[in-house]
Amino acid sequence: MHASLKDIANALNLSTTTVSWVLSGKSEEKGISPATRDRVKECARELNYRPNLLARSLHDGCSNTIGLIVPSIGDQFYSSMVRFIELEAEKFGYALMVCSSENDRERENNIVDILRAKQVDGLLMAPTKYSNEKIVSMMEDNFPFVLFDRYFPELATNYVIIDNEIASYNLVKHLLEKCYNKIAVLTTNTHLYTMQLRYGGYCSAHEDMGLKPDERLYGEVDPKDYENSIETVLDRIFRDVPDVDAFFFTTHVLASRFFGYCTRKGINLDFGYACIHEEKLFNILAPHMNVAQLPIASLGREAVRILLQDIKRLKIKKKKTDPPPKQGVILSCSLEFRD
Amino acid sequence: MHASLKDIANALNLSTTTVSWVLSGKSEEKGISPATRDRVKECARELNYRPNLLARSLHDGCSNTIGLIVPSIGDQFYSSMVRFIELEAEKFGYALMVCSSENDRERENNIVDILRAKQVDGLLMAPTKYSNEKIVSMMEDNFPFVLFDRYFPELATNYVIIDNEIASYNLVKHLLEKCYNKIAVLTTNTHLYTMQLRYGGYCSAHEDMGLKPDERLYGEVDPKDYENSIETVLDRIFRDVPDVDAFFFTTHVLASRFFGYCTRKGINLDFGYACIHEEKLFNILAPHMNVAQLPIASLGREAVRILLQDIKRLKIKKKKTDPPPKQGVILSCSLEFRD
DNA sequence: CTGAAAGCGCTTACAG
DNA sequence: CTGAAAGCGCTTACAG
Repeated sequence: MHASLKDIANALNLSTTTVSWVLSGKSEEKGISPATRDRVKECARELNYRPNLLARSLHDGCSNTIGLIVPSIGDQFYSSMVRFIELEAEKFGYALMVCSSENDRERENNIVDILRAKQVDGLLMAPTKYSNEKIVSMMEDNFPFVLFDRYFPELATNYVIIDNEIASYNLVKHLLEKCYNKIAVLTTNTHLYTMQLRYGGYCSAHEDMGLKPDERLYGEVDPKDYENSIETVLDRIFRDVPDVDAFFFTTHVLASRFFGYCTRKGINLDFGYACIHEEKLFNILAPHMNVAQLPIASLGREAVRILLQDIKRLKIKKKKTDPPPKQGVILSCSLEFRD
Repeated sequence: MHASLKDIANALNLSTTTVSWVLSGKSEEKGISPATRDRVKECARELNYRPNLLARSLHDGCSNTIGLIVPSIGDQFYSSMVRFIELEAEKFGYALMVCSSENDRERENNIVDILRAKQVDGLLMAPTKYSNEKIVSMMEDNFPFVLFDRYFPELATNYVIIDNEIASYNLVKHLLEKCYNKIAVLTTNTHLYTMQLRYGGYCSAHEDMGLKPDERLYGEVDPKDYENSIETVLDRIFRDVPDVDAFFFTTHVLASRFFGYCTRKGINLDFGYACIHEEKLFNILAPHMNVAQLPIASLGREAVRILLQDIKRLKIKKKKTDPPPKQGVILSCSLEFRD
């Protein structure tokens, strides 16, 4: 429906070659006469010419688009990641195709296929579940991708994560030093390695203080049924350990739900707190909560950097089949102690 | 790098025509022999064939991709919209290219151009600013698009919005009936028509009760400098009208910032409240806040529905130049009175 | 039952 | 200084 190079060429009795050269700014280089150049530019403007990037991508074999898959775009953390990744990718001329797997493995697999079929040059993803055949298949195909926030220690992929264990360790240690000694830990999605690391930090902080974590203070929330599950878990903890004095939340969502629970039950919020990541109003509801701030901007920047490196590397040595070296980046959280 | 139709055709000594037909499930229809069909399928599997959707799009003249532009992907409301729009679009086989204009008009213009150049079949957008040349240009080109959340009353475009004035009117009227009579109104981005409507509702609720809103209770926050601006505005209101007894927030962000302000200043949260949209922890911080719940899922669904209608219509009658009729949909908020 | 050919809109090596 | 031609990977009308 729109004007194409050919339309301009026809209108001006030129070849598409010439038109293409002018319009992609190669007039000088290709020695196009200024007269021709101006006629082409003028005509393009008149016909309201817009290049068809699909055609260009098909020719070039690269789309200047990268795919981004998050587990849940509704989650504040991931939507912020999207934001920073978009801003960073843009700097290098890349657009994004963003998809939310909604924590559904089937969806995630599908999305990977669709994005690859749509010829994204690479993929950034925070994977949903346990080791995923699509990830293995991308590795086999030497397709550029970077995992972020979550990764699989047994797979040699690029990844960018936070220092899960260290951040957790330091938060919990801080609580212990503040003389809280019945610290409950709330966790979820425990199939994720990063979650195991967070719980690991909780445990090792105790061990280093010569303590053994009380099993009754461990609460695992079912991600499929947050609302009910956290109720059950907290009911149990408050029943079994009525003098619980602090909470370590392995994610901001758990903390948020906790506040809801306490309000419903009329429980005073007067505990010690520590949390990985925080949401907007936490500082008002629980001003003394200790928080590990996730370096969202850096996570995004690093993920994009590594991905683009991989893409470029692939372009250069298409022939070579040796897989490019993988990069694993671990960024540290900044801890805010507020109590 | 990947196997193409031609590779399969060569390997099997067939034409790409045949291969294409088999692989797009037209074996029956085109009367391909089962033997050939199976050989093709087998070979495709072996070569790990994946169709190149760019090539198909180029041929078909449609990409099955729609562009989505929001003012700020970091905002909870917009990220939820993205989520619902993605889920809805997916039902019809459309993928999304999501971009955040970050409230920057230049960026927005750019994004529109890029998305169109990338041949999205249509565009969904919550526009940033005052009437935008790109929108006019899309209208001229008969390019399918739908505005949501915000729109321009002077332009005949498709749009999906909420009943801004009615919702505001009812919220404020409710407060007045509860005998609050010094209701401050906080607003921002007042160049947006929808914002004017919200303020309009505040005013007409007063008028209907035979009251005239007190100018000193009006606060306009500069979107470029929220933090400082809201401080200035609230300082003034509390100084000029120390007995202010309620607040009407025209957006959830204003309410959120208000809570921050009060906490910093040590001001008790004991006011009457009404707000358009709410954030997660509002129900804990201000359980009596009256809220207009935005019908996010329906907004998304309607926007997609209208856009796909327009896309289809365009496909059918390419020749006809009469612009398709535009649809304006206004969805009502559900009001929750909690005090 | 299957194939040769043209076309979608670009880019670029090659030729003159 | 400019053009003819091939190719990216698909689809489809036409022919046999």
